[in-house]
Amino acid sequence: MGLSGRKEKILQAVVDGYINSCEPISSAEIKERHLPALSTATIRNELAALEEMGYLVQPHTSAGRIPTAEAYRLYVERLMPKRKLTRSELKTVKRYFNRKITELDDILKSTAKVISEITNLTSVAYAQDINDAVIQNIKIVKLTDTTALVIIVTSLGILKDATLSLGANVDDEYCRTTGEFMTSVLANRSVSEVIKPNHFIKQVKKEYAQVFKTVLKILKSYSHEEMISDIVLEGSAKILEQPEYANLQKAKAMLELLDAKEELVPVLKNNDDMNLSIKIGKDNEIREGMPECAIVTASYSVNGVNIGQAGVIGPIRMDYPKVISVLDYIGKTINMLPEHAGETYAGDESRSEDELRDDEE
Amino acid sequence: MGLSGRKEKILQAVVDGYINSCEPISSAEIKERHLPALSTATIRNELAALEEMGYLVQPHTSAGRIPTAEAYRLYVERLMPKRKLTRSELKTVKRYFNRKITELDDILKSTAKVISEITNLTSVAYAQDINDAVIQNIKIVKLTDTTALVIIVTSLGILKDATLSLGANVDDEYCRTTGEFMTSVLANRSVSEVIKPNHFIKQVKKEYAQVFKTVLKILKSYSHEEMISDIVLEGSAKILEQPEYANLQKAKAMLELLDAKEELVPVLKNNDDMNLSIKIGKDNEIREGMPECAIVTASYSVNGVNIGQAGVIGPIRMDYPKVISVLDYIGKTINMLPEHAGETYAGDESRSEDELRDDEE
DNA sequence: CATTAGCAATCGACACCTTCGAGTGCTAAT
DNA sequence: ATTAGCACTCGAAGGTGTCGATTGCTAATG
Repeated sequence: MGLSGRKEKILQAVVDGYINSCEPISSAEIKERHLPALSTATIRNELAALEEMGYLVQPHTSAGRIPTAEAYRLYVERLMPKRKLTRSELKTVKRYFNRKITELDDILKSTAKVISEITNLTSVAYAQDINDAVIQNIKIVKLTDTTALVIIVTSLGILKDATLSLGANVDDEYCRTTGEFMTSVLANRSVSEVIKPNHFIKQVKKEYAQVFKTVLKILKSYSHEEMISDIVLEGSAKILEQPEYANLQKAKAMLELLDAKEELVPVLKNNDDMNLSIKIGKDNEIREGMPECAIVTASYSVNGVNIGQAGVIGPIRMDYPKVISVLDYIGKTINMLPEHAGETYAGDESRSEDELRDDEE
Repeated sequence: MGLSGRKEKILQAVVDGYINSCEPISSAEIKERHLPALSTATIRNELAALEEMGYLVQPHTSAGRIPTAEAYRLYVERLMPKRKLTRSELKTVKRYFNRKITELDDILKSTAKVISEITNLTSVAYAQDINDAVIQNIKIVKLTDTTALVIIVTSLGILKDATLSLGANVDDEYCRTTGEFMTSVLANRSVSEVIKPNHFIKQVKKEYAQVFKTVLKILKSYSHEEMISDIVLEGSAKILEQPEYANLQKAKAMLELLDAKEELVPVLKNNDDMNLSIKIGKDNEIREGMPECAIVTASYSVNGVNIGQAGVIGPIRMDYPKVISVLDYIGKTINMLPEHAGETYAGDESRSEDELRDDEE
């Protein structure tokens, strides 16, 4: 059932006002700032109707109205005004991304930092799950007498090296051929495909079986483990600036959640194909006794490859127009980054391309 | 000037009591629990004397005494009772370190987690500065047509790979010989020695000069940059459990400090050679307006190599005996870890040693 | 001369009360 | 349908009074 134009206007006024002040909005306030033509009594009647419909509540009889989670949902969907970033906000974003960005990790950190700085909220960023990555190349490098390094190049960048022990009778040559063999079998397949049990095991000569198993184990550990290190939080302290967490109990509950970042993964995750995800209130009941919150995240990609999600976590009463415009602009900025991060060591400024070329002077 | 035995006893009673209750200690309390032979009036006289000497203060006239920072310093130095870990605390430590520990990072995380869990304080761990590491081996591996990976093995473990771009006319062989050459020049030297400007530049054939410069740049970036990722904080939310930060203002100041972990580095750092460092009150005035706090850290090493520091950050009123015994025991535990972390991928349980050996069935 | 009992003085915590004003819902008039 | 008017509700803020914990001081004591 739709709302009359006037009801919409009034509801928007309440949400807007409450986002700004975090205080119940009275009929007089709405009259002054939005609808001077109407009397407060009329507005009160409409407010009562909106309350009846479940969009507003009163903290107590003699107070103004505050929006329900339902009202916020409607707000972000239809009522919300559009907003552009101010010049100084744009400048802030540029400042962060003009720095040398060398690895995927750096993008995560910069993104989280800039989001937190502009929105004044706690921000969270996390790297795309490795499952969707496509294996491109596998190398095994002998490092010391007893250890070797496994390097797995994927479409999402280099898989963090994992080292393994080795027996005495292994030489560089063996490592090289083993790597080549592994590449020939696994290249151009996704991680999720490769780690299916017993999928490839028949094709593998006995000679390579052991190391093959180890590499699969490594891949599995990367795809299954909660990859804590790939979740970046910034500005946890900012949660305390929000009046809704002024209560120590609630503040603590939120901070404990942020401490246990892994628990955020499921919430961030089920957003894979959506560009923008807004979860309000009970959508994110991550743990018991948790105070209400809202989580807004966006998907980011470079060169068409999805690299992860980033967004904010804060009170339901957050400045959605601002948050959304920030996330949107950052998405565009990341997309324009000069090179795929995670593959290039940028040296300082210039001619890193030449650095390994034979010097022909 | 020394304290009489009785004054010492009373001061210890105040500090002990205040650590437990976070409430001013009255003369009656001391009489009951520690000195039933004396009257409260006598104890009051002694308390007044201790206050005169700067060890105690009264929040208001009709309240008990609380210790000053000076009193805590004396306490940890001379008065503090020794304490051993309880069985369940020992169990907790073992539980954490029995898990698979694969990399230096994992040690940091486990250490921080277990410290925080047992002490109920915010804990911090950070990896030893790379400057003291000794270079052992350098490998360059071509990954894709245009990128290569630089791997630097040091005494502190593998330096996180850094990638570089390369020109078209570079092949595997060139990478291999370059790596061998770099190793021959740089092996057995410390990072801090190697990155001194122009130290090696004469020895390097023109042929290798470019890549040489790049590798040095990588090393420099690891030694100079604030290595944020190598500071691990656990249990930030626990700071709120401490009554001294019940005030939102103070809580926020502390959390902001924890958010900006880099700023902790200097405080953690100037502790290099001491095994245990206890900094109370104004010792850690890291930033302005910061509420008072205490930082207790210990140095940790594996196989005689110093790998970093770990400890707790909390209110001046913290349970020093407990914290110190925890840090001490963890130091012993880490030292007994089966293998140098950061060099071994532990696979699952057993015969990882065999995994790269030729299968001779 | 150190120690102690006794007592008045101090001061925060807490509970209770009053006042004030913001804001509503309802009713009757337009 | 809208509005003016009014009684009503309720939290916030501030004031008051009581209670109890604890001290410092003084004078007595061994």
